[in-house]
Amino acid sequence: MLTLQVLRNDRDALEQALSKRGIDAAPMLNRILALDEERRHTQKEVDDLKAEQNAASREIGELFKSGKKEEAEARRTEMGALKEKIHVLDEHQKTLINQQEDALLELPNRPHDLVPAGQSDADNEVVAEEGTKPELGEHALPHWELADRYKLIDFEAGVKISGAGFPVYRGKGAKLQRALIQFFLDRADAAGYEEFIPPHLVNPDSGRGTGQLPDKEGQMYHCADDDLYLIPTAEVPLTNLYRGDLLKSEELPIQLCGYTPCFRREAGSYGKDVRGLNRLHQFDKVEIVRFEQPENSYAALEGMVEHVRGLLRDLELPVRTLRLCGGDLGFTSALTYDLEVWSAAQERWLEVSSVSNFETYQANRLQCRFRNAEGKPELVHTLNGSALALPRIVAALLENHQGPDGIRIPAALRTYTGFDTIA
RNA sequence: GGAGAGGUGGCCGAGUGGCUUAAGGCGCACGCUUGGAAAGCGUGUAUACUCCAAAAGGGUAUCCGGGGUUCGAAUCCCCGUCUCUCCGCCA
Repeated sequence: MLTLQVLRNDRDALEQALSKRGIDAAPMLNRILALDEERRHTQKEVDDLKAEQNAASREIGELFKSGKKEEAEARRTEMGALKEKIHVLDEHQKTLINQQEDALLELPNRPHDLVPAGQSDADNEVVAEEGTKPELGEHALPHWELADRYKLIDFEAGVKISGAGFPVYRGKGAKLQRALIQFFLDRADAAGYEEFIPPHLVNPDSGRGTGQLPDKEGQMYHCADDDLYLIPTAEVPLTNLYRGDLLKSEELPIQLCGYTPCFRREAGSYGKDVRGLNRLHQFDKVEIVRFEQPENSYAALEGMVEHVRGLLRDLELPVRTLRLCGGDLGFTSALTYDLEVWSAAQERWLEVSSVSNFETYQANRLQCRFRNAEGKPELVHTLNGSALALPRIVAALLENHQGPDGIRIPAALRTYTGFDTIA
């Protein structure tokens, strides 16, 4: 959620920046600012009346104490009208605050200057590409056929147990999952990210803290009896660890990582996008999260992207880095880099990581602040990135490293898998 | 799931309707003192919103959250929530 301060001080620049998302924010901005003005006016009024009430109550107390009963009673009966006025204005102010809050929640984050204008993923900017696409020849198989041939994943068993999008990993397929998780966690640890194992179900406050609620309510599984949400990413519990906190500046940066399964309803998805491992309701991911001083957050973002690229390099997968355009940028993000790996049999790029700087957008919802050099509380910047999401990595590993004698495990992963080929 | 006890500032803790502008202590910061330190003494020590061109300085709110009673609530009442203790169930 954007701060009111930004709206008040920087309205025109904000409108300009938001236009990169392809939205006309002017009506919303005007509405919020009008509500703000009315709210402040109402507050002044109600605060003055309350001051009057407080003073009068003190006087009445004094009168009772000094035995001037009649005078006190007289003052007391006068207070009724004042009370009623305060009550009415209080209610009005509450309504205004709620309307303002609701409107602010509908406003997405302000895109960074680097964000290119654009409508869809076709307008994303490729900022780097590395690695060579393998030549597989005639007999190359897509990962879902490889998974079946080598008995790595049983999609049909998953359908029986749960439904489409819930794969069952078995044998070397299961071991490969565990190896990748361990590999990613070790590398995050080496890069200074402290490991956490958070809850996989979170309350609505946490959903709101990172912005999943109310924006993406329909994408999360919800346990209605207990009002808990299955996490769509470890970002939610990890970032909420610091909800409501006032940090000391020397505590920053805070670097966290965690492995969790992720649950997504993916309502409305269909076709080749959901074939095999391309899109699932449950998948595994290691997430990295940072809390930063504002002046460091963009350097931190670059560092996170480099960290993820390093993982993909060691998995010997061709990778390209995209800077998302305004139309494709997530609601809460100011700048996002997507990392994609080449899926050699499907002959398409698959998104495996999304690394974002949210600036103060999440921190404002979370009320996560630090004491700046002047000793004043100031909102931190939050960042996170997948490092990494497993399913599409597995898809690319199987497809790109397939050969006549089976699937080759990249050297960096062999100590984790305990085997060097799947045959 | 049942019964009971609780939730007060960064921390501990007093506080049963106005004498609370939340006592007292600890911690922290600054000053005095000192050759230097400690001790001692003194001063200060929240957050949000808001008024004022700004600074200085005001106002309002906040004692887990929400609602209520009252001229006036940390204090009384109701609802919620969390923690602890006991019982039950249980990997």
